[in-house]
Formats: sequence, C-alpha cells, structure tokens
Amino acid sequence: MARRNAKIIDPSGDLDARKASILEAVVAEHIDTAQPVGSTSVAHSRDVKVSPATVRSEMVTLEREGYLAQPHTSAGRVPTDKGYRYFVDHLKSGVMSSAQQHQVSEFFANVRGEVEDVLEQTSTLLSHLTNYTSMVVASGHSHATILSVQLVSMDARHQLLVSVFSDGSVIKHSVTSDFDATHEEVSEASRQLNALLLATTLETRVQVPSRTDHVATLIRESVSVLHAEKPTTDGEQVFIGGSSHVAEVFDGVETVRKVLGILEQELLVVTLVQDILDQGLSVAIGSEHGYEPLSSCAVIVAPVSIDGEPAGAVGLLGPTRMKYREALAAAGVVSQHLTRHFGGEDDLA
Amino acid sequence: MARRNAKIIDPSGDLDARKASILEAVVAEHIDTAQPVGSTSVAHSRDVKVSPATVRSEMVTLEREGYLAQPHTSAGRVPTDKGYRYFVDHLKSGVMSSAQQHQVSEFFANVRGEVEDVLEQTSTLLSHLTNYTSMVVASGHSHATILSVQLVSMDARHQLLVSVFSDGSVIKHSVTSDFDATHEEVSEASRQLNALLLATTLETRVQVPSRTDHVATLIRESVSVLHAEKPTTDGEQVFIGGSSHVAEVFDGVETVRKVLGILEQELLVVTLVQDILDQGLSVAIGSEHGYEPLSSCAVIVAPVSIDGEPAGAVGLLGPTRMKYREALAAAGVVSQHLTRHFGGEDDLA
DNA sequence: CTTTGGCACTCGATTCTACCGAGTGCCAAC
DNA sequence: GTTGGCACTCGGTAGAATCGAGTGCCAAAG
Repeated sequence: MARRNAKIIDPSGDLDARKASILEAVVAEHIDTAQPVGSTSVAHSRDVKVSPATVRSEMVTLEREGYLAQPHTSAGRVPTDKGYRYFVDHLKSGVMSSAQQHQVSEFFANVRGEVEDVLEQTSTLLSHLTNYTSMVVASGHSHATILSVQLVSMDARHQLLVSVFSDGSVIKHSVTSDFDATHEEVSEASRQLNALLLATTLETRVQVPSRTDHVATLIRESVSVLHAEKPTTDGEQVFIGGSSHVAEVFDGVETVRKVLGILEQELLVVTLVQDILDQGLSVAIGSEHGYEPLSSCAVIVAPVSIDGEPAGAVGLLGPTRMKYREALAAAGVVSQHLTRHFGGEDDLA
Repeated sequence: MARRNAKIIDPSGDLDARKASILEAVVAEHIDTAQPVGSTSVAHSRDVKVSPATVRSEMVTLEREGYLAQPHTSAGRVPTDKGYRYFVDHLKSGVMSSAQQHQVSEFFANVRGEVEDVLEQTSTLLSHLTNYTSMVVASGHSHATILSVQLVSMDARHQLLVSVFSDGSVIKHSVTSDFDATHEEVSEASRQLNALLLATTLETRVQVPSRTDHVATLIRESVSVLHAEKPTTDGEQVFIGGSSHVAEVFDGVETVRKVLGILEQELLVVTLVQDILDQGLSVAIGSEHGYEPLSSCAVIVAPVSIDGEPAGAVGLLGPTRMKYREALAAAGVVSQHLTRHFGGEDDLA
C-alpha cells in the first residue's frame, strides 16, 4: 500500500505493510527456534511474497531503524526489544486452545478454600498452562474496613490481636505488656477496641484513651501495632508458581540466578507488577520495566478487579522471546475468571 | 593403629586410620575443587604421610569397598554417597566464623514481628550464611488447643470463622449459609462456638446441636469446616530461602529444574524434612532420602523445639559435595537460636 | 525505480588431528 | 609393607581444515 513512501524513514515507528510482515516473520520464527533467522526462511514464510534478496534489503532498513539486530556479520537477524514491542503491539489477540479453556473453567468451577488458597492454586494453574513462571498479586487492604478486632490472651503478658477486614483478610499481631493482665482486663480491652475500630480503615486516626490503667494501656498498645502495619507492607500478597520453569526457559546460569534472585524478593515482584500496570502496559519487554537483572525477560500482566475496584493482577515472566500470543491469552483468560470468581456469587473471603 | 587388620575387608564399614585420612582428604579436596582428585594431591595433604603410590593402592581398596569412584580410567577419584556418609559421620563438628556467629546473634536480637515473619527471615538468614537454599519448617498445630473462635459476618450469607490457637496461630475459614443470617444469629453462634470449642484441639470430637434453626446450622457448618482442616495439611508452614542458590550450586539445567520443581511443592519439602528427621539423621546424602530427583543433593536438617516439644526444623539443601562442616554448623547454630528465641522470654505469637 | 537471481565473501560452528599431561596400574627394589 | 620408576590411558585443549548458512553487492530483468 504505502509503498511509495517506503523510503521515508517514519519516525512515528509505523512500518509499511511489507516491512511489518517481514518483521513479524522474523520475530515469529525466532520465538520458536531461538536462532537468528535468515532471509530465505523469511521469504518462504506466509505473508511474505518477495524474494530473499528483497527481504535482505528490507532487513538492513529494519536493522537501521532498530527493530532487528545482527549477532555478527553474516548471521541472521534477531529481534531487538523494539522489534518485540512492535510485534506485540500489532498482535491480533489469540485465543487459547479449547482444551486449555476447558481446563481453566474446570479449575474455577472446582476451587475451594480461602482466597489465599485460590490465588496460590491459580498461580500454579497459570504456570502449567504456559510453561512460564507466574505471579499472582493481591493488593493490600489499605481501604478495607475493620469488621472485628479481638484481643486474645496467650499468657499474662502476651496477647494476640486478631483483626478481620471487610475484604476477608485476617491479620494478627502480638501485643506484649510489661504487666500481668487479667483475663477480665483483656476482654474489656477487646470490647473497647472493637467499639473503637469498627468500620475504620488502617488509615483512620482514632482517639485512644490516655489513662494509664491496664485496659487503656492494652488498647493503646494494640492500636499502635495495628496501625504500624501500614507503612511496612501494604498487605499485598504474592504467589509465585512454576519457578522451575525459569531453569528451562532461560539459558545461562547467570540469568537463571538473577531471575530467581528477583523472584525471591516478593516486595520487588509486587512493585514490578504494579509499575507495569501503572504504565498502562500489559507487556513489559526487556528494559521497559527498568529492572536491569530482568533485561532479558518479558513480563505480562493482567489486572484483576473486584467490584470494579483494582484488586490485584496476574503475571507471567518469560524470556523476551516468549510465546506472547499464548501467554497473553492465558493471562487474560485467567484474570477474567478470577475477576468473575471474586466478583460473583461465590465466597468472598 | 589397627594396621595389621587392614587386609581384612571390614563389613561394618569402619576404616583403618590411613584409609580414613585418605578418604577424608579426597572428600575435602573434591568438595572445594569439584574435580576428581588424584593420588599426588592426597599424598601431599596434611594427615597423609605416605607416598602417592601407597595412596593409589589404598584408593583401589576404597573404590572396591564403595567409598570412591572413578569417572573413567586414569582420572582421579570422586567420593560416592557412601564416601560422603563416612566423611560426615566422622566430621569433628566445626564452628562458625565469629563474624557469622555475631551476625546470627545480631539477627535474633533484633528480629521483630510474628512467628511467620521471624521464620521467613530466618530462612533468608540461613541461606545467606551458607549460600545454599534453606528451608524452615514449622510443624502444624495438631495438638494446640483453641483459645478463641469467632464468627464474623461478612454479608448475610457469608461468615468468616476465625480461630486462635494456643501456639499463636490463627486460621480463618469462610462459612457460607443458604439462608440470610442476622447479626444477632451470627454473634449468638459465635458465642456458642466459643463455649463449645474452647480448650479443645482439632482432634477433639465435639457434640454439635442437631436443631435446624439458623444458629445451630451456623454452628454445625463452622465446626465442620474447622475440623476439615486437619486431613489436608497439618497446618505446617514452610519457608524457603535462597532458591536462587540452586542455580549457582548445581550444574546442569536439568538438575536445577528438578530441584526447583521439588522446592515448589511445599508439601513435599515438609515430608522430606520430616522423613529425614524421623530417620534420626541430620544429613541425608544422595539417595538416602529416597527422592530420586534429589539424588545429587544433600539435605541437612536440624530440629527446633519449643518447650521441649518438637516444633519444626531448619534445613539446608545443597549438592552432595556441599561444605558440610560449615553448613552443619550454621544449621545447628540457627536452630539453637530459634529454639531459644521461641522457648524464651520473647513473644510467643 | 523496484525486484530478483547470481556470486563472492564472511565467520561461527563443527569436525579432525595431534598432543599434552594428570593420573593410573604394575613391578621391581628397598 | 612401602616406595620410586615407568609404560599406558584417556579426557581436554589447541589448531587447522572444512562446512554452510547467511550476507552484501551488482547487474539484469521487469
């Protein structure tokens, strides 16, 4: 079509149809062979109607424009991050095999248990579906309200503060006092804490009694440990599935080590996923996410919401040459199922 | 010493002093070079006062007896699992560097938070100390008694059952009813549940009301989900630290994959550690633990107890040629600190 | 002016060979 | 029983030769 313009280097990054199909062919082939791809195989691929020679000359352009790279003279071409980016941006969204679709429906029809269990199992599911490492992130309860708090006496000087939130999460904190508290004092404190904190969020500032008696001290102590929760973690949880796939999917011990090292740090994974989501991306390729150790990785994310509110995300981590179509489809389908699962009729907690 | 008997093949597996020191030298050298070790380097090592020729002839014996193996003719010797076993059985227990000792004390002096957090951080500590993957297992609350149960209403048909145990653990279960329960009904059920279950364990059979009103139904339902907890998992928790070390410490993608695959399955890790503990071992080498995919691994375990009761264990996973002395020392020291930490004055929960 | 087949050239990968040397097993001497 | 000496083995490495996939360029064809 816009052939006449082919000579003009298009700064907007859009390619004419022929370059596009060549780039696509290169990416597609490199994804499944992991080898540099040469002009002949591109020329023979569907959607490319020109001779190897023409392909070659187009490839030098694509290389100059940064979509392809040559490992060394007289080798085939390999896509750059930019090349992959173009590829995924122009990917007509694929669809999962019906066997897999079935597997997912089956899974969500049969899962039981608490949210945490469901999320954990979901991450396993996702990694099995794709053969990549999966991440399932549940955002924190920063704006969940407190449904109940209870102070339970462990022994005279140790109590356990158990708080239940409207999102179904439960957290415990241990409270230590430097005096012996009677059972009566503890349950009185528990009663008052309940009255005090009911329907508040962790961000609400509450008026604590300033008296110095045992009950008041327990209350102050309890409120303080509870509110201390906030700054450290936001209560996000992350479930990682199929980390063993890291070993099959990356080559080079060093890469494997680095990637595993990142996955070990849950906080990092949460922020990574969050960052990508915030950028409005669904795929971050190579250096796009800014984590140097993951520069040979691509990360796919798909948001999950509950009642219209963003509530987390599912993610996949693979090499930049991952099978985007399948992986995107899987992440999408699973995130939709999750959204439906938690939005819908079933147990919320 | 028992030199005169050297010719007699000792079926009990005890070696005369010279063979022992040769075997030890081979193992020690192979551990830090990862190479087959030859007669000359053994002969030059401390504790071995004989010539290479003598070493060689002893080595053929050691090989025949199954302590050493030869990768191929005219290569050095490599220890077999049996060789490593002898080595660790006769290891005079080492001691950690004082810098490390300090690091551990420091850690336990400063660590805060709930048990889970402490255990998780402990596993990180242990893996940092040793450069191996660490496992920290906390046994289940099968004989902990219930301190409190509370049924919290989420919405009309969903309640959350929150149970607090004497070991400081808290578990939640969601309860779904097929009728709309009022707040009053829920709190009445909660009250009765408390009375019913207080001081029982998950194994105690309790008499539930057989009435068909809402409160009784809630109670039956709650008791049932709570007691259903038992069979699936015993409530063990496992924290794995430093899985990225797997990639540095094993060679061969396939091994790395297999090991990571095992580590992914928490249940497997728990039983692995438990099995080894049950066998009364502190190290399981190669095939001793019976997990085929881990046949090139050694696993070190050290029990942790609270108030004299076994309460879990710490473990390390490395290659069969791991640095046993250091790793054993680290696991030992950390398990002791952990035992002291939870047995002692500090927070129990 | 674009496309194409032809062709010389490049350069990593593979294969082959020679060779080195660590290490062994054996034996005769101590 | 221990030791030095010696012939032999065999994996690992280095270098040379070769292969071949793939390129860049050019001249002819459309």
